[in-house]
Amino acid sequence: MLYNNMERKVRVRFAPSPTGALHIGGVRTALYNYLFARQHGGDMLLRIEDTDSTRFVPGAEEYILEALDWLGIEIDEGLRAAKSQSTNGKLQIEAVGSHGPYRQSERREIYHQYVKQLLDSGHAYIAFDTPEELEAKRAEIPNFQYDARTRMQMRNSLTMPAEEVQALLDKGEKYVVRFKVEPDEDVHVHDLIRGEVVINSNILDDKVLYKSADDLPTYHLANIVDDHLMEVSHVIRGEEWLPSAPLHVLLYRAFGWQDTMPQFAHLPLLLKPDGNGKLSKRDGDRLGFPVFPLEFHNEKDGTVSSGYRESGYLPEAVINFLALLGWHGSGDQELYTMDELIKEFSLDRVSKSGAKFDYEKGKWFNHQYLQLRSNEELAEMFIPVLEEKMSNDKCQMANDKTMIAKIIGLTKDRVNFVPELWEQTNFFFVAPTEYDEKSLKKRWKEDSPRHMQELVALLETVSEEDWHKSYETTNDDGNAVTRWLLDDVVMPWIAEKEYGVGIVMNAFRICLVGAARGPHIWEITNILGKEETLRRVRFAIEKIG
RNA sequence: GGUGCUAUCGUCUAGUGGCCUAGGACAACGGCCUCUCACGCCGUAAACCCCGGUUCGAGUCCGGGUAGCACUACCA
Repeated sequence: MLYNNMERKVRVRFAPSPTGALHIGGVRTALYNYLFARQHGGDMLLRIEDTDSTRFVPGAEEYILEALDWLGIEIDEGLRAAKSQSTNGKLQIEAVGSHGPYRQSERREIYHQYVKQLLDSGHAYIAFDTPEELEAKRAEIPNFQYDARTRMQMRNSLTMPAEEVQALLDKGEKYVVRFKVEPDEDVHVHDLIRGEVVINSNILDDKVLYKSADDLPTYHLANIVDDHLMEVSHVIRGEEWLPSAPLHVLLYRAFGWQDTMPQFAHLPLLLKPDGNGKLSKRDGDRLGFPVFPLEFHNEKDGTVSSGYRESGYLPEAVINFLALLGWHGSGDQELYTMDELIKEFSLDRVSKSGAKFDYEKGKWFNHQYLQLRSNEELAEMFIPVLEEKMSNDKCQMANDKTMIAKIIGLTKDRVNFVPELWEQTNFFFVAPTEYDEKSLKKRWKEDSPRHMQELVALLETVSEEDWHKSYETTNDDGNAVTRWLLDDVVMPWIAEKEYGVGIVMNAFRICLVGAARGPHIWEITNILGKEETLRRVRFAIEKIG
């Protein structure tokens, strides 16, 4: 193993295939690549691996780029979301860099020459076995593998006379090019996360490198050729690739590129939250959480997959959450900005074992980052939710962004997601007409209607101006607190009548909110205003009795 | 079946031979705060897969089991 990369510029790539929405595990792979690149002042490339023409899904490419863009994973070279988007709202893709094209389906000519090189050097051969023949062979021989032991029994250029091969080729017979794996060799792969991994070449099969049917290479060939041509220094990818890493090493060698072969790092997998196994789309549906960054409408199979963005997640929360699933800093820090991650990230602090997807912790991360956003920003995000909820029940307040921001300021600390704000704030926008059974039972006493009558009478004496007044004071512990003028009006009255603060205030709260919940009562009356507050109390007295 | 990878609280993890009567976070539970519900704060419970070996000393190193996962396509 040569340690040749110390002098080389760090260049990493994220190379998804456009077969659907980008899985959250793929997002994490992209993230780790990005963090590694940024930390080393290197380049982050994006290449589309669309060598399987049958699995292409329209829109997947745009989806991938939009998802990375949303998350703040920036692409230096290759395909990326263009900065200036067109007016029709559709994502514009731009290609940057001098190593293009960056879609494998557009690199056919390039692969031809390398397939030829392998054929000429005897590292590969042409095979005519049809899929049906191979299938029959597998049925016939258990554990059949196309390799040194079996290749001489198959229909290929190793077993057929050259003229016959040529004749078949001339006839336009479909064929594939297979890599000729030499048997009985221990292949060493140096993995940055796992150390030395040794696999004997006997268990490797003669992988298909190129198929004439669609004139495209397979992943294995395209990946090696592109990484070489694009001067990739480190291949950071999922653990599912570890078993084929020795094959890749053999390919680099067959091309004579072993001196510039990238270093490998195989990341642990993201597992299902319950049970075992790789996290899949089905787990998300089953357990009720997104497995994709963005919502995706699959044109091919008509399915719709929910996304983190649409579920109210903030990109910085998704990043932080994902970063810690399989990686941990040197201290106890859990909250990281992207810049901090770039500074702290290190491949040798990546875990070796798979990480169960802990959706509950994801919520907590979102809660943390939600608190950091300004009320105005959150209002911007909340307005669409509000509009949907209020579609046939318009309210003056719903159009007042300043007011919405203020309301959010009172309630954001109790939610994990922007859409949840509705459950916490709905009574500000829509007066209650129903009252929560449990709250009523516990907090609405026999005397409550009378208390409320008296309270209305008392509050009517407060001027519109005083209604909204508050001042700073200190509590018994000497801490600065905000006290509302209404406190000075209501509390002495309760004390004088010996009603009990809890009894009166909770009944009052039920009138305004419809249940025993919500922010401090004077914050509510301040927002509702004198007229609306009194209206609600009168209505409640009438309704509840 | 074969090959490889992995193995610390329910979950994410710290731990690189003595600082470990194993630390942090999420979740759970309890308390405080309080007009309510939350938030917040404080606290409780909770783990080194098993068996050997090396060593004065092992969660940490080695071997063997076991278990889980991944791969085993003309998919990536």
